[in-house]
Amino acid sequence: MNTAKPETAGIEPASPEPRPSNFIRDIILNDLKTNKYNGRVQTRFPPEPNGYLHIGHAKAICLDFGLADEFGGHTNLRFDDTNPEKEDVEYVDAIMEDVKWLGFHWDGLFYASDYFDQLYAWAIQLIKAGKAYVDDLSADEIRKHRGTLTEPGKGSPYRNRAVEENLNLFERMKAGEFPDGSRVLRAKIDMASPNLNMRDPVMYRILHAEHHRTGNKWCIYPMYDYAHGQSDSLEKITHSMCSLEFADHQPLYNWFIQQLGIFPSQQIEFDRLSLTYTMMSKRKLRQLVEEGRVTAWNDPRMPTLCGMRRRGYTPEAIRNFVTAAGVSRTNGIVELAMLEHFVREDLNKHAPRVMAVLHPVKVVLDNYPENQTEEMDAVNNPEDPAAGTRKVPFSRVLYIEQDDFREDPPKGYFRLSPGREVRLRYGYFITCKSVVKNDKGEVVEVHCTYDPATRGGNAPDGRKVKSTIHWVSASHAVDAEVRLYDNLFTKEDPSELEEGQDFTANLNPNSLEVLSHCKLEPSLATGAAGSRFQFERLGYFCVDPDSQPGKLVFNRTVALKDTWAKIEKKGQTAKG
RNA sequence: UGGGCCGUCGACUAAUGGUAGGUCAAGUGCCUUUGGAGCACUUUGUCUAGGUUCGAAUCCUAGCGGCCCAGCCA
Repeated sequence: MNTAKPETAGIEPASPEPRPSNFIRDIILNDLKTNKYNGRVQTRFPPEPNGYLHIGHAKAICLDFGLADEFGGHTNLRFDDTNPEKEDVEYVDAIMEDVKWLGFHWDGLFYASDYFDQLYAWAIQLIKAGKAYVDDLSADEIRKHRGTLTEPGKGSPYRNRAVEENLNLFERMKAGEFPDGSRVLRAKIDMASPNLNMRDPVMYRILHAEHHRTGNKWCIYPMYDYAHGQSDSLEKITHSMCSLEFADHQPLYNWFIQQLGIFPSQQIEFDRLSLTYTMMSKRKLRQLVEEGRVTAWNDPRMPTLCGMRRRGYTPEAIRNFVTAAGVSRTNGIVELAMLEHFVREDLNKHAPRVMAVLHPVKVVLDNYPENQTEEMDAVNNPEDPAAGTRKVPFSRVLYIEQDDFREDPPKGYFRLSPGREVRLRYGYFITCKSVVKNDKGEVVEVHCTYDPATRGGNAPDGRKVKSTIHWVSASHAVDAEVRLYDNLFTKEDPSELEEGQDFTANLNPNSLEVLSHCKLEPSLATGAAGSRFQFERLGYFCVDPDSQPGKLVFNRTVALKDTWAKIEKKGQTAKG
């Protein structure tokens, strides 16, 4: 990235830790060995600023920046801004923020629009060489002349215009003499090519649109194919990674570079990242936002980087996931469970533990003195001794999780039930003596006795207890709203549709569940937006930006693995 | 249907003509003041058919299956 590493620049990987081999690294290794680019590795990440970055882009980012970094190379951030009708500064700012958040730093910051003058000069050069011409055909006529997958195309009647006429017309296109769509500049290649991209592709179209960077300087804009390879070449990109659907464009990418005789960047295609229960199309994500199916681009259910950030995912987790998922040329779908694994793995190491009750039910310790409060010592993170301990207030009336009490416990259920003794984490052993129910027969209070000899959670007589449950002192608890998220889609592949349906039919109606009046230990009363915690036995949660002092809002990032839920589910399916 | 790309455990991915391995998931056990975490173990795979070779996931041929391309989008 920014700093060259002389001691590692060269063939040896910059990092000693083993990374999974992949075919792109092999190509780079080989290019280094043959000295194809004098030992240079220069990559670029080229987003179009027409939307927000998602986890699929994270894969490209990790590849572009990660591979260059590994070999002491450099990476540019280049905005592919050749279509002013769809692009906006709002997106360039968001993209830069997301790249930085993911943990990467670009060397050069460029825009394809920086090269508009050079691209124009090169177009003139191609016209003069008889390799490009102005076509007066309409878009519709061009499509008809292009032929089909099985039939060759036909040449435009304007294909053999004189160089002088082409020059004149192209200059007047630039000068704004013609309306949108009236003419284009085309490369003269081969109308019979089996690769449709080579059937005289359009290089420039007329677009009287204001560009977010060049303003009204231009009314003709280069197409992707005419801009991308030359942009790479100008930046001396050695390895230009892009997704598989551009493989058919590679002959054209190379054609422009060869005709112009400029630095030969090489394009390498890899497979996009797909995730189960997730939709990665920018167009469809935009639709979800615009139709209000989610609250915004950064809705925590979105696969966008800003959504995942708000959800509490860490950059480290995303990077580890992307690396583990690997890169190849096959079209596969990675299981969401794998992403969640890496999120848990990172949060387990770093998130402070805390106690919170999401579905509270009252526990009254009948033999505990009224108005007494004790401060119990609690470990902040068993994975990290340096995280220290904290004090948690304990008193006669507590909240525990509804799930942690069963009046009629099923087989294998170890938690509280009438007559049973359990441990309150960092508290005391308690034994359930009776319950109080409301008119509807629901348990509203569980009455227990505590054993004063078990303070802190250990019995001096050595007796064991099958279960430890979490709790919050009722009089000390702070209230919070907690937002639980589930998959945005109900199908592994959301594009799998019945007749006449559109993808929104696969939206999960229960992807968001909002809980109010959850009870949190008081240490949570203050916490900056983005702060991440493990709510013991429940999952990882973070403070949402909507949170305010006195009006706390938490997001569930991901639940903890729940062995009991699995056992219980298996029992149910076994029954019927 | 022309062209391009691709087929390895349930998922993802290694093995670069020489022991089919790793991660996730699933399962079993151990451990545990989180039914968390951790640890140990286990199950499951080279699309098919031919060929080359002492030896093929790998090379060749033919099938079969999947993805991409007919924007003045990227």
